[in-house]
Amino acid sequence: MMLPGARRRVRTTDSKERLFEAAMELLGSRSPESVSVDEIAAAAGVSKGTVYYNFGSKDELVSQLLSYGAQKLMGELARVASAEDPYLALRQMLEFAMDFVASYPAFAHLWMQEQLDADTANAFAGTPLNTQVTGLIIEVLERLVVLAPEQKLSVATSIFGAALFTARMRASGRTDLDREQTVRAVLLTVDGLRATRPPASN
Amino acid sequence: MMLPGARRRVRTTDSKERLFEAAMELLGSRSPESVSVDEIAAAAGVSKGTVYYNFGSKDELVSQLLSYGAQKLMGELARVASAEDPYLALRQMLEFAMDFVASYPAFAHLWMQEQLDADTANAFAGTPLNTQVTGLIIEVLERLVVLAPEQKLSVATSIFGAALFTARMRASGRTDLDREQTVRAVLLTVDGLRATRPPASN
Amino acid sequence: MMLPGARRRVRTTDSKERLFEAAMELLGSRSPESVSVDEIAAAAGVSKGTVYYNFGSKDELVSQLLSYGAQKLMGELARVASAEDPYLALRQMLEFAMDFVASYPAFAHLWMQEQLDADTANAFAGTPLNTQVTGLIIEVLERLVVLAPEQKLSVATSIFGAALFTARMRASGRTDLDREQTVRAVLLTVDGLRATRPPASN
Amino acid sequence: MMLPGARRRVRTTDSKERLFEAAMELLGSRSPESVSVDEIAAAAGVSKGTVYYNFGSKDELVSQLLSYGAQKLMGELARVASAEDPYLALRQMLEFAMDFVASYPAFAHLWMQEQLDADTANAFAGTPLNTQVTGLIIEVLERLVVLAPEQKLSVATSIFGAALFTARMRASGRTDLDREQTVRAVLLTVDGLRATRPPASN
DNA sequence: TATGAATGAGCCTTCATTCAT
DNA sequence: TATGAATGAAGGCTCATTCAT
Repeated sequence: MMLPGARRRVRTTDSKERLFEAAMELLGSRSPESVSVDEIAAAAGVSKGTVYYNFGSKDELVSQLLSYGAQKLMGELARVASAEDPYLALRQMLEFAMDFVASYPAFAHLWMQEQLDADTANAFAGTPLNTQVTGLIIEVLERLVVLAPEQKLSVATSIFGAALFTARMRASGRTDLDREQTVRAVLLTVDGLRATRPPASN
Repeated sequence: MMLPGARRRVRTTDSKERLFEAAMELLGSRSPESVSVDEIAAAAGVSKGTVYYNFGSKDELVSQLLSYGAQKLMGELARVASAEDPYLALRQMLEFAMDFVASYPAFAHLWMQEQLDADTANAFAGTPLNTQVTGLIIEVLERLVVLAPEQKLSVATSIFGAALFTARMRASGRTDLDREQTVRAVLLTVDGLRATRPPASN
Repeated sequence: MMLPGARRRVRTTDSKERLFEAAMELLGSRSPESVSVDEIAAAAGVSKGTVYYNFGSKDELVSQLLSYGAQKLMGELARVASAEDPYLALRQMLEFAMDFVASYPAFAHLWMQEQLDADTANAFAGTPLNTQVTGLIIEVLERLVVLAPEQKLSVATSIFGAALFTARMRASGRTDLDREQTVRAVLLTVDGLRATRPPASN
Repeated sequence: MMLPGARRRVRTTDSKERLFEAAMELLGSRSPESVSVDEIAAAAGVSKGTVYYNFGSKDELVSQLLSYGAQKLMGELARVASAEDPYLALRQMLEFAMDFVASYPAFAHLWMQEQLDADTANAFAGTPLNTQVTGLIIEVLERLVVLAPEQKLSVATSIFGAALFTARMRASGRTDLDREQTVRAVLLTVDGLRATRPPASN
């Protein structure tokens, strides 16, 4: 973010960034509603007013966090999805998802909530992450097997749900699910597909 | 729920029931935190004090709702799981889950949250629903294929996640996923299992 | 408000009433914005929450105070205005206004502000007090002299302004204006009218 | 305010002037409390810090605005008051007052508030405008009629009140009061004086 | 069994002010 | 001379909970 050698405006601990990180940390295990602005500010080592100076509102902070994560996830997911072999692509997408959720539990947390609260959904402008991801999954699946149009969405959603849920489960630390084992489990859906559908003509 | 003229014996704890239903309705689309006791009481047509008289606290009300639903779900799930044919059993379990979530969105809502908030989890004493369900799934799966011990949990969790997520998705009304299509999609995991594992010796 | 002999629900110090009075007292010398809800509650000897329990919002409390005073003022003003002799009626209206403002400085305070803030104006639903009072003044004036239609409003507004301002001035205690002297001063406008307009044909 | 090309010497304290104007604009329709420093700075196109650099505090800015306006008003009022004919002098004072308030609603706004808030009053050091104006009015009135000492202040205050109130009323745009009509209405007080008092011996 | 007035802790937000640059 | 990031006090409001009746 800074050219090497550029002298940082001394003492600019970059409150915005610290708030972002503090929020990420806190939202990893608790819902936005249950985390107060005071808490976030304290965790970031800045005053409460600074949150408002930098983000305008609590919702905006959360929203920016969400978008930031969504972009990061989708970027890498899309990159990985382009792998030659569609099955490999899916596996790598899942692996990345598992790692991503493990590194940033806050995002999975936020996304699951996005699914829950009707209103929160709108907070995230543009296409919901949900739709973006399932769209991507569908693309890859189509390179693997022939799918009836009406099946596409349900299959993709099922995969997405399984991945999000297991990843979150792992990240919560309450269950010890092995990474590879989990990826393989989710991939079973794809195995089922290959076993019951004709391969993509391509 | 009661035939006209069926005059309830003592007209007792009618309030409790009404509160239960009101809460169920409200929690179908909103998080517990965002639903106030006032609101629940108002929706039930009783005073706020009555909530405390009957349940002691808001958390307790929600908790009881949760247990009630969990019991109802597990009861039927276990019944269906005992079907002779394990594949059929799974299919029926999924069908029932879909319908259950559609009928009582509040439960799915609450369960997903149970997964999310670290604290909320403890609210529900005893074995978390999560564990109960995956246990049941594992039992059935074992009647179908041979599973390595370390795979059991991840596969069952994957199925549970896919089911919960797609069911909730359907219930939210934001996507139109066909019931059968969805069940079949989740069953793909099982298909994958059958295609890649030896059948249960039994 | 209570039948004689009716036993008051002991200890019902009637928070609402006390809040009303406390607010009235505080608003006598300070603007609504500068008086905090905490302060009002403390002055009334109740908790802050009680303000919201009883009024819903600070604005609503002020608004109700306003309406209450407006009604009280208009009621008496209208009664006095009906005196046979229009000049006497005006004198008595002014005397009453002086006394009213002296007793309840908060109202004059609030009304002057009503004139000031564009938005606050709407807070008071229905015809603004301003209009009601000038309307009443016009009625009486017409029984005294013949007035060109286009003069009516300006004359009445002028009288209203003079009365409100002098009354408020007196009530503020910063100037010592004698009651009778002040009434007479405002009445000069009417004297001027009588000296320059034909008497009402009636 | 400056001819194009008139290039200001040092381009100095241009900020101060712009802040002054921005504040004047904003305070024309809203109370000082409801106008934030941010808003004023933004309207002036300078940073918030500049307000503090130039004025030290928000109150000081408002206070200076007040004094500036008071001086401007009093200067012209005093000039006009010296007209040979006292009645004409009063008429012209009123006409000027109407125009002044129409041009700079902020001042009338501020002055009315000065009357209201006990604390704000002190903000304006020196003789309150109120006193200055009534003093001037009294001087002129004394050249017109013989006035008992105890009447002077109430009559002058009444005229001031009527003028300030009607002027403000007009400026608010909520009522359409004709300028001449309004001046005449306020002058009625003087007419009443002439009709009931002996002319000044002078 | 039920009520509803009252409470107080806690929340989000605004804003005048400071200060290093 | 000017900036703007940061602050912290204060404000309005919500809400789970208590309690006298």
